[in-house]
Amino acid sequence: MGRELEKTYDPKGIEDRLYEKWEKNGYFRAKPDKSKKPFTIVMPPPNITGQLHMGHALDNTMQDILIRYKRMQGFNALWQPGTDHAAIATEVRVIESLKEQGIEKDSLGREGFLEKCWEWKKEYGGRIINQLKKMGSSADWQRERFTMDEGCSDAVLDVFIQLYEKGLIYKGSRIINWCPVCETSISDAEVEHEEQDGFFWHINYPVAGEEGRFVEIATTRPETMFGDTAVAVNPEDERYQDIIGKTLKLPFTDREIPVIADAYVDKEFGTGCVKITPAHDPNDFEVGKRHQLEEVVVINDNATMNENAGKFAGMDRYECRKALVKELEEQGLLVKVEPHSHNVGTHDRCGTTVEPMIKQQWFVKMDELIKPAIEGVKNGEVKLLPKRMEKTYFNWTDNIRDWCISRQLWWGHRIPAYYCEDCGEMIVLKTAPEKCPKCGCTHLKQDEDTLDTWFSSALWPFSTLGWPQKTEDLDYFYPNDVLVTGYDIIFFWVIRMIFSGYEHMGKAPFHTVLFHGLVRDSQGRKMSKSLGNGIDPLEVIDKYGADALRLTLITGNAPGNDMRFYWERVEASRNFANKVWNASRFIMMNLGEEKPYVPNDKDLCTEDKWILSKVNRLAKEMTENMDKFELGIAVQKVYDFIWDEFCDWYIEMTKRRTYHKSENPKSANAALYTLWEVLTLALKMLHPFMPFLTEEIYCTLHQEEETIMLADWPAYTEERNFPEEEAKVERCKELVKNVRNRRSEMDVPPSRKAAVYLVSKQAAVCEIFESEKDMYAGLMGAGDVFVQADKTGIAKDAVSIVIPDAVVYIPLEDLVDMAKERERLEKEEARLLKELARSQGMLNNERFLSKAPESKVQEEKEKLAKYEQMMEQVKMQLAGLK
RNA sequence: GGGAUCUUAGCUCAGCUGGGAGAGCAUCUGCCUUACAAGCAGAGGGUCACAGGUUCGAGCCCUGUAGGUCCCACCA
Repeated sequence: MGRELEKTYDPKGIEDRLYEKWEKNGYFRAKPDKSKKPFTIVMPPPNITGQLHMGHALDNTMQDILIRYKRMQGFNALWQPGTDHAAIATEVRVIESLKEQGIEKDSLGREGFLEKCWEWKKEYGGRIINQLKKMGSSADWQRERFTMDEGCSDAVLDVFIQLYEKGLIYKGSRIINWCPVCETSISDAEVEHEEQDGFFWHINYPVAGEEGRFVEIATTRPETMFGDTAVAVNPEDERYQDIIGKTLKLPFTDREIPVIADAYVDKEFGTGCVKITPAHDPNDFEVGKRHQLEEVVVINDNATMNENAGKFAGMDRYECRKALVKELEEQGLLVKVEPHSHNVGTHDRCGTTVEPMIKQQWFVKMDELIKPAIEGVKNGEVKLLPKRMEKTYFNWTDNIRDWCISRQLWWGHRIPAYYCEDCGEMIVLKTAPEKCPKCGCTHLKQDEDTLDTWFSSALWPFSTLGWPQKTEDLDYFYPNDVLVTGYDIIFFWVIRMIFSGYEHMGKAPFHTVLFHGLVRDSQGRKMSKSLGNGIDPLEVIDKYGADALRLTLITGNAPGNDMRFYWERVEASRNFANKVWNASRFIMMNLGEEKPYVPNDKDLCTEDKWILSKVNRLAKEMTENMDKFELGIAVQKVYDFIWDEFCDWYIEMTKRRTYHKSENPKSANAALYTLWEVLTLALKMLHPFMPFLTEEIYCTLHQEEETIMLADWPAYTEERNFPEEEAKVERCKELVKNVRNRRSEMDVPPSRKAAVYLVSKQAAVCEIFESEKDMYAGLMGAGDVFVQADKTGIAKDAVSIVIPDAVVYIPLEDLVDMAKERERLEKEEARLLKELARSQGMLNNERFLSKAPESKVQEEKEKLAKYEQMMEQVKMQLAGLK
């Protein structure tokens, strides 16, 4: 098989074929090996209900880039994948699908329902994994885990027991956030606050025993009044001193409630009188505790009113509100209604307004657990990138509250607590006890609740490696190195992993957290199902290939910043893929079936050394930026190198040599060798970003190689640093650009190969231009090139261009407009004048001379000399025109 | 209410520790030059939001102002 490539790069077919090869050959596998250093990333487990979206695409691309990079550097790179059971999302999904079949969840019973969940998981849980593979993700799929698999579940139980025994998990009756649609408690982190327009209802509560006297309270949730057990005023409020201690008649009930004084009340806000509903408001709950108030629950789990609401019982909370307000109005107790916008807590999964409720729930005591997690970030054991994320982190940790971990769901890890139905004893044990240790009976019942999904994901960095077993994997791959995730789950997940790592492993789970932002639509809006503005990564892959998508997501993006998605950008990425493809195709066409041999140093041309020097420095800069996690900068560098330096300059420079191989076989070989070598290095550096494209080309170019994935990452070497050759080529590039520019401005047709005369008094400069003719002459579109020390033989009205250390003349008599020439020279003169003024200004400034670093001063002096010399030339040219 | 962040070319964004403003796309002008028209060559376009300050020197550091975005927060 020869080295042939199609005319355009078509990722279809290639990607699937290569991915299959990689997986089959086990390139993604990572096993403990003491002779190699590990590098570990644990994949944020996507929900089994999930479908690949741009967020996953970005997240996984970044991880894959880091993993591939480290793997090439010789690390034993483990990318640990898996999926999350996503309690609420899955339960809701399964309930829905059951409903479609006319089945109610409850009719199945707990066991039956769980069976359905597992079936669902079996059918759909792997979907997103297959989609991640389409991205080119090189995770070790054979290690795929699931938060509810045996090992992870074991870890969850172990942690629960450990924390319970240390007194860090407790069961308590507290006010929690209740979602009436999902009918479960949720943690504070799962509540989203949104500003909503509502009303402020002012209601009169009659003072008991004082006919005609009222206390006016203001509330946004009148329906909770059935749960009022007091009205509070500020103890300093003069207006209400005389009623503190009196009782009020609670409308619609026969209850009387006291007026209490509590500093929590703001005198300035509302009427200064607050109804206190301890069972349905977190603040009131606290007030209630301080004043030993009764807690009257008035709302059911499904947000209907309970029997305490009297005749409103059975109504939905909002229906009740409406009806209640109407009746208050009829009874003359409604003083006024004011529009009022306020913050309402909603459930982040379903958007339902949460209802604060008092419930028996399980909590994790946070104040002690969080300490090492705070310390670890403070002292740099865990770095958050970008650093500003630390503020967000500390904002949460400093105000940490106990974590409500119990959920009234069936799908999840069931809480390992058992209750004796005879004596009421609670036993917390990993496996169900046979009999009650207190009374000896066997009537034991397990707690009905399951754990918050994040309880298991918090353990992900070590549960996936086998903990609580002492495994070789755990010993070798823990702690992980980097965590890559969106800043939106810093509270849910990142913090909880960090304190769990410290608590259970004694070490932070990773040393670096690399945050990325959101992928937004072209108008900057969040991509969402409801807006219908989401772009399916699979569609992008289908149209442009995974590499184009990956490049698009990484280019021009700094850590932690949001980005916008444009199809045009994908197109640009696809174009780059095609560029690389065609450059490679060209090189292979020139190589034929042969492999170039390593040339002698003397056979290498200036431009060969120049590009070798450039690619050598690229390796250094790429490595530096990869190590700083500046993936956007890194990829920009390899992109620019390949397109600008390599394709637009170097390949063009070599054409003369490779087309006429027989003229100078050694030089031709040197060019081919350099092309081959530089392309190889560039492909390696591009590989983490565009794995498919680079693999396909690499394996065609190097038929003896199996894969680029395990090739060595290029390293900087002093042997390939050629500053002199670089300077020479840069000088020639300047020359070429000037000539091209001039010809273009004068509309010289490309077909016209005018001669070019280079005049310089400096022998060294002449020497360069003379010896490098072959390199640059073709690029200028010029005919013969003459290098000389004076103007001998140059037509008087030739066009001139002043460049540093030389003047270029092009005889284009028929096209020359003398007036325009003068204008051009005057413009150049003006430009130089400005440059001279700037440069002289700086060098005349003594403070600059004394305070600026020596190198800067020297640099400026050189510039000045250059401009002075050029100015002189321009003046001479002008004089010649007159 | 607290905090973060952004404001750079027509659009979307880079610009690392302060030392002469960049890319992609779009626009304009030439080119089917034997790898690539998904391309090549060239061009135009920016008081780096505003006002102060520090500095020999500020897009970059400090303070303030205006506008946008986001996060957190128990004012009923």
